[in-house]
Amino acid sequence: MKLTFANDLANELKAKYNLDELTIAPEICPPNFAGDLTVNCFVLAKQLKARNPIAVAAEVKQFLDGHDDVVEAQVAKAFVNITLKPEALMRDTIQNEGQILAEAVLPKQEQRHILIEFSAPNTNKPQHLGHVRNNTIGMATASILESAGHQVTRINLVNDRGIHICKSMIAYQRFGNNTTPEREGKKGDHLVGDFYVAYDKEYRKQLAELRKNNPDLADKSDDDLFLNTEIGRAAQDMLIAWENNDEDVRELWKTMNQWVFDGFAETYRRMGVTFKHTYLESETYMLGKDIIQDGLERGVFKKREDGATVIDFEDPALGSKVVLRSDGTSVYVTQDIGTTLLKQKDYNPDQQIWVVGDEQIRHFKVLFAILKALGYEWADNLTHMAYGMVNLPTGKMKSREGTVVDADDLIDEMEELAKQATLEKAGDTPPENLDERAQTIAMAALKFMLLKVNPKTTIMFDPQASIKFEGDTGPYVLYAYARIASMLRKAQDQEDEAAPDWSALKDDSEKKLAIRCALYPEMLQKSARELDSSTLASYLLDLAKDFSTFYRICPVLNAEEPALKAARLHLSKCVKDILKHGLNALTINTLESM
RNA sequence: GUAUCCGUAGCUCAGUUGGAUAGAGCACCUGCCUUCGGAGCAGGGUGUCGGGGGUUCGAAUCCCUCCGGAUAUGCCA
Repeated sequence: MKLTFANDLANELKAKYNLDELTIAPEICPPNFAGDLTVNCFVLAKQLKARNPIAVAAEVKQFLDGHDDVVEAQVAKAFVNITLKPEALMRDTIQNEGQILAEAVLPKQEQRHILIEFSAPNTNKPQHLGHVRNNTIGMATASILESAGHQVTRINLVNDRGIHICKSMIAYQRFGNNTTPEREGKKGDHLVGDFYVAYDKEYRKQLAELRKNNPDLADKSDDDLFLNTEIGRAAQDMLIAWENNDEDVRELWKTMNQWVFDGFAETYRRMGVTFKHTYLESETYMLGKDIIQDGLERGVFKKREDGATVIDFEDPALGSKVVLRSDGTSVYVTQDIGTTLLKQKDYNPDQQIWVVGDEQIRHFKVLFAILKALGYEWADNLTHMAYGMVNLPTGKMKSREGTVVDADDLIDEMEELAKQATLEKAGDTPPENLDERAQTIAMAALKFMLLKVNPKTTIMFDPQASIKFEGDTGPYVLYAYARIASMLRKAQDQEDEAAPDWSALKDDSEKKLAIRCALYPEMLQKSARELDSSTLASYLLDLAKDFSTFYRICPVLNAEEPALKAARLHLSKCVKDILKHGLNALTINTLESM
């Protein structure tokens, strides 16, 4: 917010206290105090290295009392509450059309190229609510960064190989009767997921039998006994056959993976998820080994007595990490070293971001530390955006146990609810494009629910409570937008043009709304800087609420004077533009009417 | 065991580089559709900010400690 009085005050104090730098960032005045804006002199006194904040407040008041823009400056403790002339407040906030959105973009020299990787699904099962959170956060973060002025490259890395895929394949061979998604009338990812569950069921059965026949194995974990079961060995054998390019195995793998990819494409389409490029793990999993070899020669890694290649960190918190098994094969982190280098080579970004669950915090610390030890100067610009899990009232989601909220089902359900709600509100005449509207509203509700919470927070999703269209929701913000759109449409038909009278916007609700609008650039920037969509989402809710309050108190189309009407229309238009910009930054589409 | 994160209203969550009387939404209650869209607005009650100690003019926020929870601590991914 560029407020003239704050700038003048800063210059005055800089001269008086002989300072080069001084930032005065007035806040919205709390409701219980009279004023538009507040200067906090506790904070100011620290910058001035002044002992007494109360005395600074008196100084501030004295200066502001003589300022042209100020109607009144009241001191309360070390706070100075300021009432501005409406015309001054509007001049500094909303008067210049387009200025706020222009200021939301970072200056050129601070713009960077950021590569963001997210989604990263496995191809053995359909996506669930956890993936929905990942996809939503990934897309929104990318979009927020772009809206703030950065160049962003969206990347997916699909785990299309490995033991889990073999499990689905084994189950398909045994129980599938050569069926297909077409024959079952089912999305391919769901069909493959069914076989993953079928595999687990058979595995449990064999485990139980094994334990019954061998009481001495009782203290072994399920994982320990994997290769002791027939079906476990079968999956393992299939993985080896896959690695040896066995023709039949590869053929089945291709077929089933394609089913899953087709299913994912549909889910992504509905969510509006897109990528510049999708890496396939089957094509990258062998990367990284040569770098380990190179690092071994340079002494970054060493051979341990047991034959494993390891890195010993100086930081005891990181300890020691195996990077190649004693048989010379790669581990997870080795592949990630390879793909990180690949992405760096392919796109040469200033920063790489991974949207990956917080359970992998340590993994990424180790990965980044290894890359740093290898001497890559860009290793300092790698960010693990760790987001929290989604839990259900019944506990954690587990695909194998079928205790998941399926992504497609959830979206279906949301759209149905949105449709019902739309019909209910519409009254006698059902709106055109009902399905399209319902889709937009449904996705707004779903995405906003996920984005208004700080990504780091572990969240609880209650399917019974489902998703609301009232209160602090996406549809609430959409509704405020649609009301403004409706109002502006009507205004176009009325031809009583007048120059806006800014001095007439005297009501607290008008001033507060204008200030809120002017806060947008810093809110968007904060959201981008902190990789936190909730900052922006909360702001948009506040803006929509402030508009609703203003809308009740201040007639716009029916304003007493044409000049007042013009000013209020301008203010409303400003709110509309910001809502659209902000919602789009959250990857939420707007509706001109709903 | 150790490390990291978390514990705020009945519920879901904001607020945490220390600042005014700790905020929203849901739920519950009361009003408001013959004036711009009631998916809305206005009002009502709710708190040992997990407990205890410390630093400070000032602590939900920083430090210590205890309690409770999650995650990690693989030659799994």
